[in-house]
Amino acid sequence: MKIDERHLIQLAAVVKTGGVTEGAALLGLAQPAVSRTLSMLEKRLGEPLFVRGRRPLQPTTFGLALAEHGFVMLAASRKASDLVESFRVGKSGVVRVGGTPFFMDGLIAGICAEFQSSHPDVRIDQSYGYFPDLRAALKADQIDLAICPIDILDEGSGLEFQQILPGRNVVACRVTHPLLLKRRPQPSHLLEYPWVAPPPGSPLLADLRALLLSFGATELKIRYSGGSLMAVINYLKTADALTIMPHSVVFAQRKDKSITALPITIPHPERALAILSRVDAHRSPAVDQFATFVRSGFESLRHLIKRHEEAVVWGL
Amino acid sequence: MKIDERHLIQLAAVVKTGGVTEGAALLGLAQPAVSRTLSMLEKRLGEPLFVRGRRPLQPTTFGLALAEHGFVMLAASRKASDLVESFRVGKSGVVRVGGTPFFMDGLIAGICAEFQSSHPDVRIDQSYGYFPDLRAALKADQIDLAICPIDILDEGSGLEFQQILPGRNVVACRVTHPLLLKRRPQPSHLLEYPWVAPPPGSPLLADLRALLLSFGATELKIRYSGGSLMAVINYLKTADALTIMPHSVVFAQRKDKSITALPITIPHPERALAILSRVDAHRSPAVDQFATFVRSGFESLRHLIKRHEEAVVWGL
DNA sequence: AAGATACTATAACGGATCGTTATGAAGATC
DNA sequence: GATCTTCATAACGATCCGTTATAGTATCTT
Repeated sequence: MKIDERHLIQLAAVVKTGGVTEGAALLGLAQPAVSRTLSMLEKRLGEPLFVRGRRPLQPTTFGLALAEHGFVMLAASRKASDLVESFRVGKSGVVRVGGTPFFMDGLIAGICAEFQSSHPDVRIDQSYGYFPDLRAALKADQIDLAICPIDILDEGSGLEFQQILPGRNVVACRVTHPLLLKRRPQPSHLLEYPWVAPPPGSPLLADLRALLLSFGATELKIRYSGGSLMAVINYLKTADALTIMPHSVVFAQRKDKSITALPITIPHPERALAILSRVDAHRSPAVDQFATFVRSGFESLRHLIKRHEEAVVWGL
Repeated sequence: MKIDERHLIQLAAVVKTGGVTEGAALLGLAQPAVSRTLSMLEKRLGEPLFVRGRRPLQPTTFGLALAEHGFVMLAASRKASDLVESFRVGKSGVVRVGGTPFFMDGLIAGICAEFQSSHPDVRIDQSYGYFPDLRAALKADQIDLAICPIDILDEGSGLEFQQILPGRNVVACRVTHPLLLKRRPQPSHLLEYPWVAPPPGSPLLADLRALLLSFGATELKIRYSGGSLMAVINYLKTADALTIMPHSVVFAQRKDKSITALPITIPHPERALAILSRVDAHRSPAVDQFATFVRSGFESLRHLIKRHEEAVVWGL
């Protein structure tokens, strides 16, 4: 015989609290409701669930056995409610975020860790990609957010762009690089050193091409390419090579004192780091929370960079 | 946010089966019912539970997490249904049975074991007592059944008597007792041996008094009293003492070949072994099953005794 | 690629039941 | 034994639940 799960829960509540009134209160119901439920159950089952006229109400062996199952349900119901609640406020769920490798490795991974210190039950599924892939992934609903540099003229119909950092590049090298000793390194000096290329497909690679050609290079002297951010940094730490990187990525590495930016201004691309999302997509609270967290993280990073530049005279 | 447990179960069923139609079938519902439930849930939660347009239906991370709790409820619900079902057919529950010590020890305990070989989930709470106590216990709803010898004139208003065996007593002794060698032992011979008294308060004790006095004894030569059935049997096995016992109890011990009945007829009391129960009480199916089992057990015992008496000429 | 098929979503409806307030009955406590 | 708390019953309104009928959509087949 099937028993309404709600009735089992009411039974459990009454058994737990030892009274119809208290049990009803526990469930936020009026007393007659659960009283009727119990009467109905006893009539239906043809078996008393409580010994009559005892206070506190004492369950029958049978009633207790049934209530045990009710306890399970009550607990499961509570857990489900908690889950929903934590989900609604963005405290649980999944965030699928894709981004360009350097930003992800250099900045976002750390931000994810910070985010999860306040949202431990939010899982973050990260993936790599460049703008075309990310745009496709967004539209296919494979990721919730994309964090990548976008060109002004990038086509992004149906996508929402939230700019979070200007797309400024710098030339990076190790802190012991000889060029850092010069007062005012000239662009032509740059061509004297080997270069490390950003990953193929990245906007940075195009930037590097344009940069070197503008400096008068007839061909690219690429010594190393294809490495991740960590590979590039480790390469740079061991050789006097140069590479091009987003300023923010280099800035984030300042604590390590292994690489830094050359005090030379290079043409900045018409590009900005942005958070992309589908404009028509449903965004779970967790995704919203994460996006705002990333935005505020970059906001403070921008201020940090500003103050840093004011403090140390840039190029000294 | 509280979620209707029924909805969680429906969600679980759909996740489990991978389809709305199959999930509805699993619960014995029509498809539109659970379809509406899902739509309503998604609207209420503001969060998709399934990825749209995929077959088999694939739950969202969130939907799956919620469904997990639904699984728990589904399982608990099934278990509760099974419990009710087994209870309804008397396959589970509790039987509280009280009875006189000798019958309980000598006959009922074994019958209980037999009963439970077919009803393993029925718990039997046994207690001892004589008629007045048992009647009180029945009326106070402390026991469901009483098994005891009752006098014809016992007052039992509100109680139902089901006679299961005539109340015939025999004189018991060990199988090596010298009186068994006599062709026709006379009542007077009985007085030459020490007697073991049944427990105080038992009808047997009154029977013993009456018997001995009718045999011309001026006083009772009681050597041992107060022991349980096992104590009495062990005493008898070690001495040529005599005692009075219900025939059925002695009969049940025949396998042990340690005690037997003297081939002497003694006046049988106006008494019968009966199953007592409150006439107005609710009896659970398990109690009913047990009562009928006991009745049928004694029924076959009665036939057994009859055939046994026809086979071995009684008194040889 | 287009029809066929199967599954899901929506609409409309009848009815069960759930929860409420009001009130009476029964224990428990002093 | 009187009072107070608690449980049971009655009446009622409304939610919502499950049903049938039907339209829309995705998958499969040839």
